[in-house]
Amino acid sequence: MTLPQAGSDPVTVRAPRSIPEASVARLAVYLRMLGELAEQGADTVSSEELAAATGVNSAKLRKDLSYIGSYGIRGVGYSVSALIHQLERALGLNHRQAVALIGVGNLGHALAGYGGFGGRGFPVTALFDVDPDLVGIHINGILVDHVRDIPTTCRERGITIGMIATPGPAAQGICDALVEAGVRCILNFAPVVLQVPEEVEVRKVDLAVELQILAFHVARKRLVVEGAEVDGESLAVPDAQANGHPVNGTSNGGIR
Amino acid sequence: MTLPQAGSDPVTVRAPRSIPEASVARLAVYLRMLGELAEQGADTVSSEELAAATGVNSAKLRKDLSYIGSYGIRGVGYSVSALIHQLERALGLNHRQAVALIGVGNLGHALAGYGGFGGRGFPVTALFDVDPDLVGIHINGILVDHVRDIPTTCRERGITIGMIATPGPAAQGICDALVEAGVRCILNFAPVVLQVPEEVEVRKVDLAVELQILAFHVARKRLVVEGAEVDGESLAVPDAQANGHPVNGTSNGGIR
DNA sequence: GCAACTTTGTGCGTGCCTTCACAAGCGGCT
DNA sequence: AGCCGCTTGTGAAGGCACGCACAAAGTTGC
Repeated sequence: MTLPQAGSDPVTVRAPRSIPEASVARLAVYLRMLGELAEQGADTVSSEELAAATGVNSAKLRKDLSYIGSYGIRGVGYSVSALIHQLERALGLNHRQAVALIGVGNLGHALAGYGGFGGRGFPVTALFDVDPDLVGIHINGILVDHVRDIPTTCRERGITIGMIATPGPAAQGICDALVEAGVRCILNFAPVVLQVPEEVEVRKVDLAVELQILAFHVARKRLVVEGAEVDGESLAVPDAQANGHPVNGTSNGGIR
Repeated sequence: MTLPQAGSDPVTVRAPRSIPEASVARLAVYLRMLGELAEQGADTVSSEELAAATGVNSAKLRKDLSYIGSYGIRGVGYSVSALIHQLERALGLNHRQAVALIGVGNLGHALAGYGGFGGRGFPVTALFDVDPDLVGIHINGILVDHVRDIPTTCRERGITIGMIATPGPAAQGICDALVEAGVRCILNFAPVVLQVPEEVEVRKVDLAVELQILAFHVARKRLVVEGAEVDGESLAVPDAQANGHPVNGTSNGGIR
């Protein structure tokens, strides 16, 4: 029942007990908040409290948690420490994930120096660039290697996640190198759609697109305020509640 | 038909012709790709081509475009320049949107120096911080002001969008100041859920959460490879196609 | 030990988003 | 001028996600 039916399907074994992608994203949020609660000395937390703190519906939160098992106590709530443990296990955080960062330009440099990754179990253990002025320097104690060393270095250090912060045109080549190095998960900041084999997971972060979405809402609000369309056509969005940002979709690049 | 029924509803006029949030995000992606195509001298583009280039289903692309009007030519495709114009209009990019950035630390500094914003119609025209060592310096030719000046400066410069790149605990206060300054759209990099009035739009970008989602997929792939669960429970995701990242949801902070 | 209260876990209805499939429309070719 | 092929735009269906509301289960008080 919970076992993958090994070999039942010659092609990619579809694993059971699936967790919706949307829930996975929220589980990570719950985990962060639980960490804060633990620091504050909280022992247990109810779904209602945790939901309020993370800005979601409490029923949705309970359903999300139910995907990873039944670790709540009826009438009481959830044990903070136990829930943290289960979430870390479910999210695969019980193994440290070494991260490689490619592209130490403007954004890349900031990402390399940003302590939030290592602090949350994602130590950046390899840096790469092509710029001769950058290759050889140290950032946060980590040597910047040349991108040609990606395959060997990544394998040596057991890198599981790659972050691409290069200019758009370079991204696909870097991506290919990472895939060759055995990296199966990539966080892409470059403004391109990466072509990858089926087994590789890509997430895209595009800051320019985020701003454009906001700009759309600015325009919409302006329309509502003025009470009429500005130059011919009107635009709107159905609801757009205060905090929920329904979909990211396949967002496109934003780092130049 | 296309006109907002002005005043039909005393409370917040629900505008017609609504565009799904998911589509808005993709429209921004199409726009970027169209810009590249225009540079390459493309005159027209079919939905199939544009869909392939942006990694979406062509029917979905056509439906997305249909929300902003019928600007395609059957049997031919879309005029690249005309479509760019219409998308810019629909996304509210015909007015320049001035952006304020609060928090010039690690990430904020990179964002301030990142040219991709101004280049795409979002000039960062105001910087703020609390750190006396930072207030007064110039980044990319822009003076860093003290956060206490947010209300006045933002109103003076007609800021419509705020980006919060402060540590988590400071974010809510900054957010309140921005709202007071009349800013109605906020891009939040801080790891907190911002409380805002109903009319304010908040989008959240959380890099740590992005990595955790990837870590989940790493763990899932490991399970599939090993063909059995590692420590008791198995985890999986229904499909997770190569490029589509369905939902962002209310993601939580990642900048410390 | 029983009753009342609290909180979890989930079945179900609703609505949005995605995808298929096709009619309508436009240009090019003869 | 008429036909053919190509592409758009959209109706309809399916799937997913959200949120309500409630039963199950555990705790507290008497």
